[in-house]
Amino acid sequence: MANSPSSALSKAYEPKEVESRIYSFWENNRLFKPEANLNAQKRFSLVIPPPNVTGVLHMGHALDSTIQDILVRWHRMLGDKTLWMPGMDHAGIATQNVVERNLREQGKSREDLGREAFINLVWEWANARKADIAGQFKRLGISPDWERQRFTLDEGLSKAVRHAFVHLYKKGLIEQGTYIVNWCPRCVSAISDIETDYVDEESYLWEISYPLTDDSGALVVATTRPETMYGDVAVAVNPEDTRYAKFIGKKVRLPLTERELPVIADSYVDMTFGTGALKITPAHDPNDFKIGREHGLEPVWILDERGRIKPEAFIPEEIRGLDRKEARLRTEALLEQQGYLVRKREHSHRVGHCQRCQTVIEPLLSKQWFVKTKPLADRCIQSLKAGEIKFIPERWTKDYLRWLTDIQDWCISRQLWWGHQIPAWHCAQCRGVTVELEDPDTCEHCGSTDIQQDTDVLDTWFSSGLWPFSTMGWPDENAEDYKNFYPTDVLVTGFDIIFFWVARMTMFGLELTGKSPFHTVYIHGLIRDEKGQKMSKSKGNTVDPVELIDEVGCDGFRFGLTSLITYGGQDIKLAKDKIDQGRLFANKLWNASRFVLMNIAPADSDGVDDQPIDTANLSLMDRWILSRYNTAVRQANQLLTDYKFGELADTLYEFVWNGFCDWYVEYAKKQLQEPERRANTQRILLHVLDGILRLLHPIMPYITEEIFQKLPHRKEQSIMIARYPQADENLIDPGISERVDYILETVRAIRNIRQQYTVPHTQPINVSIITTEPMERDAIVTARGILEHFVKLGELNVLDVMDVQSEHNAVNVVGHSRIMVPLGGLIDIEQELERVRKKMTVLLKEQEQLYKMMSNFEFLERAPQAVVEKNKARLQEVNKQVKALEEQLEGLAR
RNA sequence: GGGCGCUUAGCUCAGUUGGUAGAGCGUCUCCCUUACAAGGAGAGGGUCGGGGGUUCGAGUCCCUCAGCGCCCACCA
Repeated sequence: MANSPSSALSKAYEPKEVESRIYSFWENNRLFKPEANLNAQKRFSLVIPPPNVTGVLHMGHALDSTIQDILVRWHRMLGDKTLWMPGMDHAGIATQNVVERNLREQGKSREDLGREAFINLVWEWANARKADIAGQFKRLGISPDWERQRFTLDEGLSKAVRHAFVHLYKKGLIEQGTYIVNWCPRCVSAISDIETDYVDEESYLWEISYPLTDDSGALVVATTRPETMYGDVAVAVNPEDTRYAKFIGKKVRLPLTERELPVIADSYVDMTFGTGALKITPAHDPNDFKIGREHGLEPVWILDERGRIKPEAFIPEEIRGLDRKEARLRTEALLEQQGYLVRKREHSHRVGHCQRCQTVIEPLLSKQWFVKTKPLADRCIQSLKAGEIKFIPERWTKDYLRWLTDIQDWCISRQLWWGHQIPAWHCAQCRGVTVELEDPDTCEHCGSTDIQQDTDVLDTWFSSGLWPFSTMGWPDENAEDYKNFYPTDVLVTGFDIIFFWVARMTMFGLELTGKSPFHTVYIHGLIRDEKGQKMSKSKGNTVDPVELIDEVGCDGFRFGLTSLITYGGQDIKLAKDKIDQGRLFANKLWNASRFVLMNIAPADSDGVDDQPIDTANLSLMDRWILSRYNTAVRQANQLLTDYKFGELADTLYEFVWNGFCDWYVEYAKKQLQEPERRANTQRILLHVLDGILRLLHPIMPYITEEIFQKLPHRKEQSIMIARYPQADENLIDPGISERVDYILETVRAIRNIRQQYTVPHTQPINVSIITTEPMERDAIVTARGILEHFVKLGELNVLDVMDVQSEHNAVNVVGHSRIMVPLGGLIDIEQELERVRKKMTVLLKEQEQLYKMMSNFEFLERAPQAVVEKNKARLQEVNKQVKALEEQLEGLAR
């Protein structure tokens, strides 16, 4: 074969080679920048949910990013000035944990290094990770403006954090206070309520006897954590509880110690639970803390920050210094030995675990910084009710609202080193706190220079909460990006971080910028494995999207993934089938494009010209494909507007494969041979292919770019900045569709008979079509060429009525027509009887239903006219079909 | 204890103003026809979890039962 012209496509699509080449092309030409769209009127912006630097790319990111990329590429093609802001999150606890673990393997601790050296080490590690993660993201083919990439701990964002903290502090919305927090003894830090995962665990309920000091008996308390008893400061009973009324005001002795505790009354105590007597441990239990405070009881700390029993003198010597788990066992043993343990019974309850390291958390009374969330949340609720923010799917609104309504104060201090150090200075002289935008030298209360910055850092989510505007240059309200792109349009994320992140962003956004940071929150489902299990590293069922991409190509992967998305935001079971379907679709697109390019090749002396399609000279099939194409265009735009990505994939798949490839491309083979049709057919092929590439580009960026660049007459440098097709309504012609669809149905009916009777497809087949329907008669006459192209026809007769009754016909019905194929001796009477009877059964059932409907007065009365008409027409059709089959059966039976 | 989601063809799932069920894969039959065998053509396959209700009409709305899954909640 001669050398291929330069525009020809290679025999097979090579994803790997194309992907790396095209991505470089995009980056080198800076096409991800919003400035790539000059003269844009409208704008569109969104921020990527910043992945943790600790993470590796997983399927969730792939889904999340693909959805965003579809929106971004679509808007860019609509001509909007489009910004997708990328970046990553420093992930305080998670990152520190990883680096500390690495240190531990070398036998070192962070304390060995000291704060500064340790932080430097974490930076080093984080920077390496950032590069890795960006590299993985690029493999997804996504198009954020990498030149703008941000990090939650970079200079600009740190400035934003500082501003936010100072603002909230001065407004009284941040406070330092002593409260019970969830304490992780392994991370040695407080964590927030939502960072605590509760797990049902089988444990015990211990009943312990506390003797009254006046020897009048004993109170038996029930507890799930006997080791905390040393921190008891009282025993509480319900004031209504007649069993214990007489003990109120008396004292009990805390077993194993010499301490005496008051018996108090509090209605919080549930008389029906346990023994109805509750030990009060304010320093180590949230409810006890509240009760203790109300009764003016001083808390007693007995657990240290690593979850060990403190070496307090009143605690039995053998217990001191023990880990809480060990302490529980030894305490139980001691209680039993000394006769205080009344009963130990099985009891299952919920135990809090640290989300980052799964360690059992201890409620611990300590001094922490809090955001008073109530006023912030109220503002979010108002904003929601004012319609300033909308969730898709809508049902998540309820969760968001409920959480905001029942919101608890947010503990934002963490006893870590990696993160934004809290910008508060404590005075050693007057104990006052100084919080300013600039680092202070002196205490603002007493002027002392003996001040020290708080050693805690902020919860990671504090900085993530500022993300949509901190990345845009806030607090500088004149920053270009802030002016141009804030507020953003849409936020795309999973439901698991609605509370962690979405709500924090709206709280901060409304408070600090006065605006909701986005108007739409698109919540997608979780990606699960083939069995429907949540993917997790511990289960070992994670799928690496990059590996899948290596296997099937990025476009196939993205298309498959997109087709799995549902509007209801259902969790997605990762089906390899669907991913493969995407791969096959890419292949189909590639080959269809090859066909088109081969047949319009410039090397061909009469290759496609650059004239517009001659709409005055269109064949039926031309008009049909243009109608279908424009219908698909209309649907695609609508589906994108409605965030219906799965349907978008299905719609385009159907059009490209079953519309364009199966019928038009096949028919074009004929038209290309016809001198008077050739040029226009080439133009139409090119036009529709070009449109298909554009329509698919948001989902399949690489292959569409690769083919696009081979198209003749293209004006744009890249498909990325080519216009997304808009429907030409004039070319949508239902009448043409109806006629051609009828012909294609007829093609199928004839093929069906050919297959049934195994007539070789090389053998011409004679067909008689009996119909009185004008549209059908007309279609057969005018579209005879179509029929002939798709089935090897012999004689074709179009008749008003049956002229002969022949038992040697095979029959099928289409619309009002009966399609008869005389088969002479070939026909197997029994087989044909069987086949026709089967069709009859189905038809009769439908006929009965339709008759029922038509004889139902109320249906005719109340159903919409269009529905009545539609069914009426269908009944007529069915009647004709039934009649045709009846006659056929008679003929066969003769 | 509240709240939410799911139950549709052998498998995985679509199906939002209620109009009489679809796709992919798999299965069966035929075909290497010059874009594609990673393909083409044809076929079979479902009383839409059970029950009840509203309606001319329900996979779609309401109630109820069953199974599965998730989220939230301070009962020691």
